[in-house]
Amino acid sequence: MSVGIRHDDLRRRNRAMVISAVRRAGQPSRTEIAATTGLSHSTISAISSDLIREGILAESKASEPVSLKRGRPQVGLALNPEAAAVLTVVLSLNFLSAAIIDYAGQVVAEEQRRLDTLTMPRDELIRECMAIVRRRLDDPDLDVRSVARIALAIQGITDSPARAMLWSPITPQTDIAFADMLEDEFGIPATVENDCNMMAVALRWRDPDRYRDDFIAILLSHGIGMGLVLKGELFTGTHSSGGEFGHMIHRPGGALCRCGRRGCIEAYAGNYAIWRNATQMSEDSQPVADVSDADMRALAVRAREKDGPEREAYRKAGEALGFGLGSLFALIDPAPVAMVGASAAAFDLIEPALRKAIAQTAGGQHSGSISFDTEPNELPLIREGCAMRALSFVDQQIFAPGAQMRPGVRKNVA
Amino acid sequence: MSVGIRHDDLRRRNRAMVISAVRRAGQPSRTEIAATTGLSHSTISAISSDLIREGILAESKASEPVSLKRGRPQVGLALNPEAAAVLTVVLSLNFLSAAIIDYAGQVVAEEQRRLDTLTMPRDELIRECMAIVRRRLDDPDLDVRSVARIALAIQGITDSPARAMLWSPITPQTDIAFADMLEDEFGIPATVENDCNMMAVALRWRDPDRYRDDFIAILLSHGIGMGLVLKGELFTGTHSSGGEFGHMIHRPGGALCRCGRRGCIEAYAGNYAIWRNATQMSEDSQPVADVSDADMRALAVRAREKDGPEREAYRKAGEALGFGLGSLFALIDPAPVAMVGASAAAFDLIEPALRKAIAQTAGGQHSGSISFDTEPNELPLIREGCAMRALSFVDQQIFAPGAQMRPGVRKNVA
DNA sequence: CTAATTTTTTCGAGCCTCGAAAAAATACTG
DNA sequence: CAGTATTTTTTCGAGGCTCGAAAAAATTAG
Repeated sequence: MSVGIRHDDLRRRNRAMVISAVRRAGQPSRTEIAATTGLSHSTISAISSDLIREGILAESKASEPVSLKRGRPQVGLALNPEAAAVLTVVLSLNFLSAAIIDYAGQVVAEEQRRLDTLTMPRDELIRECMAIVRRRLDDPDLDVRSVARIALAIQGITDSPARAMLWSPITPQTDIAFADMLEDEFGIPATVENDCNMMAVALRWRDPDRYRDDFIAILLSHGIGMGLVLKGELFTGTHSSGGEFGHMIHRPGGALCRCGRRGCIEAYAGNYAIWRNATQMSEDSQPVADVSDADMRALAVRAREKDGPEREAYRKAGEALGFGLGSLFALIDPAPVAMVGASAAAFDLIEPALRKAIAQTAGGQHSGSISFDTEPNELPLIREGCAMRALSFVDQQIFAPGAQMRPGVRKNVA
Repeated sequence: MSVGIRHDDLRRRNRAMVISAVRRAGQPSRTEIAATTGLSHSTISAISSDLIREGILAESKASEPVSLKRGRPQVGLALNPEAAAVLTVVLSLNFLSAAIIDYAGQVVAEEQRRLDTLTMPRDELIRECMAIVRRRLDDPDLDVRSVARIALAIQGITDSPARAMLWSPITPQTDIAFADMLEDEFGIPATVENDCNMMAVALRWRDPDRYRDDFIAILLSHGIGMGLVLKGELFTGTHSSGGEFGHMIHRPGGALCRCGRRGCIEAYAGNYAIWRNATQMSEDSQPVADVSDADMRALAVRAREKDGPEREAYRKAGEALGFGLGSLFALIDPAPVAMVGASAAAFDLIEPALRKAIAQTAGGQHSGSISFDTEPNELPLIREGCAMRALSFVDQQIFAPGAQMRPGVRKNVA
């Protein structure tokens, strides 16, 4: 059963709508907001004057781009940077970073740190994360009270309510309830997000024309990850962050994967798999723990130079990715794809076999029209995604509070 | 941009909520509706008295199950069967059926017909569909004006707005815009639905406890189809009905599929594939056009009797389905599965290999807890799903009309 | 400086939902 | 069998929200 709409929900939802319109459009005038939301001018006027009085929005007098039209000039509304702040934490292989972002989305402060996540004991890993958050919050320039949300992104599987890391390739530890820990320690609401999901979120903010309602972000790295947006919403599994594209089965009983199973896409397309094939090791051999970006770049150079095991390794990676995408397209129909991560720089080596494989699948009818974009640097993307996710939470849950959905809200399938 | 909520949407949505509560619960009292929707008694009272005055609901005096409690007895609200009617059409291999369903969901009239869909020319196929609809609408007992919606379900791929059949295994014809044709011919709004999606819809109405927010319905028939419900909503592709589980790739370059490609799950688990393997034909040989249910039953009997090619064929089917489900579970997390269709009766032969395969995949961690249900008869399920889908449309769009969503409504991904 | 134009605010009307109280309908009680 | 308790349903006034129309504000064109 869907829950009925109470009268007080109305204002709450329309407030959220106005905030979100401002966040998306930058500096829209009240008139523009009325147009995009479909609400009347009077309503927008009332809501925005509330929001300005509360210090959430501000009239932007700064940049007046002299409206060439005659008539009263539109006055842009902008997010007030001081209305709140959020903190993002990105935890990836041997690397931890944190940043404070103001309400308008600008990075205020940042810190990066190398650490040996693979060997680090559980307590120390947690302690490092807590410590970097504490250092950012202790920044004397920062009004701690304004930090309204923490978003921690991590490679690996998180649970569906975004409370905990369930499993991660960057550490042998499992089931770390980061969200609870952060909330207990700092009293600030927190979520734990999957890195690839955050990449997808960021891509949508960066290029809403290309990445609109349906698209796929694939992380080509030591492992293979995916962030999936369908019908304008981030797709997650029913229990976990889901979208474990890298562990769809490419060849039943095939190459040994880092996850211990056989034949996963990752066991052909992850850096370790490309490395394993390029060095002509057996597909049954244990994946190496890490391949440096420099080694992978050297591999790509050799693969471009001459036909040999290196080129063949990339071909196999492309084939695995292609058949995987083909299966995915069978389920969700073809959609734009972004290839993210260091190995996206070698996408020229991967693409031919990938396209050839897709052409042999149900998605193949449109294989020509499927477009791939590459973005070698995943970390900024992940941080941006975290920031937008945390800010959207503030927009909707803190600055437009009220009747929250109860548990057990069900939709009507028919 | 999501669109703002207008004041008049409020009543519309809450009306829809009340109708849907009655449809789901059968004969709920006003008090029960207030509880499930979270709306106040006064609001429910006002809305339901409107609905009764408009002839959409009726107070059910018939079955008074003498409320053992003291106090004023609850009076149940029920859908008024005469408020409207819908027409369902199910087109499957060599078979066409149509039914009139009253607003309360009861079948009023029904007609079934055999026809040779595989060889029938395009015009004749369309003519047959139109004719069966016309005959049902011409029924003198029926008030034609009350037929508010037509839902046509067909095996194969339909487009995402449910207007046309794009491709179907039951006919060589493609791209038939049934919805437009029906609307032009009869002036009644119509949709074209994928058969497996309707199965999923029906399962949810039949057993909402088991098939609640996330589940999978798989049709084991000549081909392999899937209906998928995720987060309480029917999952469709971005352009088509999507969910082409049968054409996910099981073995790259493997057995020849009916679709002309190689290695699809269907090329191992469809009836024709089981038949091909059981009769020890090459995996490269052309799929047969049809295998009778009797032949398949005989095959299952032989497979149960002794180990041999028949049993091996079922084992291969189970393996393909298992690896496919494993890949699917990697994307969406494990969920309850319903196996529907004639071959579901042979699920005992399929299950062992299927479970063994799932155990080798990412979903395998929970392979023991994944439960399978079987339902050998798909046709009633498809018709029920069509009926519920059409009725829900009437509930929401006709009896709770008003500000419809505009195109271009976007949600906030972050 | 005045008129035209466009944006934004103000104000009253019309709905909608809600809570409280009243009305209705039954079971219990002596 | 009448009166009381109990539960459901309706009624009614209050408070809020959005809307349209009109007014106010701010600018350009002439």
